[in-house]
Amino acid sequence: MLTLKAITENTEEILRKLAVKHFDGKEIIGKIIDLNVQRRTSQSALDANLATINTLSKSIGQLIKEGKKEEAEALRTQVAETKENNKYLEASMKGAEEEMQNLLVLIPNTPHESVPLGRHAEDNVTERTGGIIPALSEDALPHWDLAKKYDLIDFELGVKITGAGFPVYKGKGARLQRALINFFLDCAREQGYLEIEPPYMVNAASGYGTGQLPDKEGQMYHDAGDDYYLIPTAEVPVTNIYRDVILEEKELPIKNTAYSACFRREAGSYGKDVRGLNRLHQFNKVEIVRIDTPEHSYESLEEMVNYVQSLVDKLELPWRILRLCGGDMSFTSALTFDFEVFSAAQKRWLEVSSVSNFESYQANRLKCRYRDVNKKTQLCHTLNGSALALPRIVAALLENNQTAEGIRIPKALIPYTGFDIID
RNA sequence: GGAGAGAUGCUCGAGUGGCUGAAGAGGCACGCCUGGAAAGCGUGUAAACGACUAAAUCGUUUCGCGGGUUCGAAUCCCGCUUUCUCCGCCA
Repeated sequence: MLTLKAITENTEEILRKLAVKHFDGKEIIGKIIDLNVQRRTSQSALDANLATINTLSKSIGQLIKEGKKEEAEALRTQVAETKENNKYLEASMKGAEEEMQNLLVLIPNTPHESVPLGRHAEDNVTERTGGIIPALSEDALPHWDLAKKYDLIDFELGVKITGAGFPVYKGKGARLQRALINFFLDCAREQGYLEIEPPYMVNAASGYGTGQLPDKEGQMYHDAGDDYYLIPTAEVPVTNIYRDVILEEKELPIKNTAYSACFRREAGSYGKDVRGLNRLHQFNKVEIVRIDTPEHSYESLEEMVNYVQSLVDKLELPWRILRLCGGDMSFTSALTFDFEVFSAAQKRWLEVSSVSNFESYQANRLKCRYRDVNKKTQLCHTLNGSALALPRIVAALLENNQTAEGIRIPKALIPYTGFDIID
């Protein structure tokens, strides 16, 4: 969430920036500012009362020691009176605080200056493109047919075991998953990312930390028995490593990578767009996470984008990078680049990665701070990106590389798969 | 799952109702000493919120978390979380 300081000190600027995300914050920010005043006045009064009580209490102890019982008794009543008033002040302070907090989480992050104006996906700006879109024959098959033909992925079997959106990978299909995961992790490690294997379930505090809760509750699977959530991405457990942590500036930037299975309910999405591997309830993904100083975070973002580009290049897939417009960006992001690869049989672009700088928005909720050279604690900037999500990569690989002899495996991947063709 | 014992600052560790935001030790930082280092000496070493902004200063809160008792709680009581030991179960 945004910091109170920013909201109260740069109100106009914040409002202007929020408008780029088509968010009208005037009313809500007005309320927050009012509540903040209420909170502060209540606290000042309460603090003064508590200070009085503390002093009186010390005197009482002293008087009792000296045997002055009546005087002590008098002070005791005085304390009791002061405390009556405290109940009200405390309620006012806590009430304002809580209400303010509830409003604060409703405000999205402010977009970076470079975010293009626009409402929809069509308004996103293509940064650059690469790779070659293959010319497939007329009878080229979409990946769900290829998966069946070579017995790589069984969607119906997943339905039997669990439900729609939980595919079963088999044979070379399963090995391809394992190969891609290892390939992505190795590449990340070579770039200096520390490999993490996180829990796949998180508690509510972690969900709040990265912003899945309270608003996106319905998108996560929830175990009511223990009140745990299945992670929608490794970003959640990995970023929460740094919740309530004060780092030293020399530790930054922190670079972590993690593979995890990801679970998403995505209720109510059916039809052609979600066919096959296009959208799943469970899928594999390797994530990269960075924690950085505000001064360096955009440099980090660029580095991450270049890194993800190197991955799709190695996989020999046609790609494009989009700079998301204000209307298409996520709630928490300040600047996002989406990677799409072209799936040549479906003849459509598929999103395979989203690389974002959240600036201090997540860090403020997480209380992830660092001590700068002047020993002042400041909020870190957090960034993350998929590197990469597997299903749509697999869709594009299968479709784009289909030949009469079988499906060709890109060179960089062969050491990981142990085979160079699926036939 | 059952029984017992713990949880104190960066770390270890003292502390059973007021003089304890917290002894002592270690670590770390800075300074002195040194040709340089070690040793030694000295100083410092939490966060959040508030008091007009920053610095300084002051106030409040925080000894796992949440409640309670009391004029006053690290210290007493209750609930929860978590760690260790033993038993049970188990990949």
